[in-house]
Amino acid sequence: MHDVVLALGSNKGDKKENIKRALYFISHSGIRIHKVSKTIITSPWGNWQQADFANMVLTAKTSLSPYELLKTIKGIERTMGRTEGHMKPRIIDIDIIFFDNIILNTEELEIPHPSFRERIFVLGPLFEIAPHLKDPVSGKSISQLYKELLSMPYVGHIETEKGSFFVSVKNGMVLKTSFDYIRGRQEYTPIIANLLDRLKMYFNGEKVDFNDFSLDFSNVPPLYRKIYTVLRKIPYGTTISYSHLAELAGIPKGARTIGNAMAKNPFPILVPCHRVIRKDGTLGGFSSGIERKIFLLKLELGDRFFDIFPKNIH
DNA sequence: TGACGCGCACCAT
DNA sequence: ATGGTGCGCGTCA
Repeated sequence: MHDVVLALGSNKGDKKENIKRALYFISHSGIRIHKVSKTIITSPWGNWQQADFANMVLTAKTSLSPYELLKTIKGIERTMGRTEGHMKPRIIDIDIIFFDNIILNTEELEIPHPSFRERIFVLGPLFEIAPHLKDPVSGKSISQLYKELLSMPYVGHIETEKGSFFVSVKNGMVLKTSFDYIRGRQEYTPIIANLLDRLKMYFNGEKVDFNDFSLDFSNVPPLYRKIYTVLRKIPYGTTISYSHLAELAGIPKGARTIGNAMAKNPFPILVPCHRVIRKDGTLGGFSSGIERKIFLLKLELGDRFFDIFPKNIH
């Protein structure tokens, strides 16, 4: 017999009833449920513009193999009327969190579940029923992971034409934005939701200003802080050269310093380093990829892009 | 201290 | 119009 942990979620119809029905199906599929957590209500993550979720976690024993177990729970999802579609409202969602102590990393199945450490709606209920259980990957106990998660910044993301865009927020301040994955507590606070809403509008080509968000500069050197603050005042749809920005920031010959500061910008988009271009009418660099700088400038400038960068064929 | 970098001006072709 | 060469400026190791 194998010890397994499953996580259940529902955000469509009678959510708590859906979970009860799923428990019924699970317990009649060769899975012996051991402990069940309370069912909690959480805000959705992944797509913030949908209904709250009911979530719960259970421990169980089964003689099924990992793949048989996967097939079984996907069968239950289908039986209960779940339709395909990532990040869409769902009647029921069942995930395998643990399967004994095995570590599995295939296209089809990842065990332990790859992001359970960042999800309060898994760790919270799991902490309730199995705080001493150990994560075979990190070697840490659930209670330790849970405690760590509570002190992590909140994170969220949107999908854009140029890949996912991630944000993290702590103490009401934006800590970081990035085109690269940011680890953190996957929950939508009002600030995260507001920020993602605005980013979505921005990437749709709307003229959006982000200056009402406060940024956490505590890990930023003082001069860079000043540079970023000045740069934030450069409005949507305009550009500025590295040297001109240097002047505005009080370092008349510090164009290259500006380049360094841009390369390390912890807040792409919100601190609009994509608006900073070379004096000779070329683009300059962009740490997350020059295609993205081109994309953002075209988004903001429209046809004027080709006046400013006549040499660029893109 | 010294190397480094999302630039710039100035001079060469 | 391109292509090299110092220069200058803050960071970080």
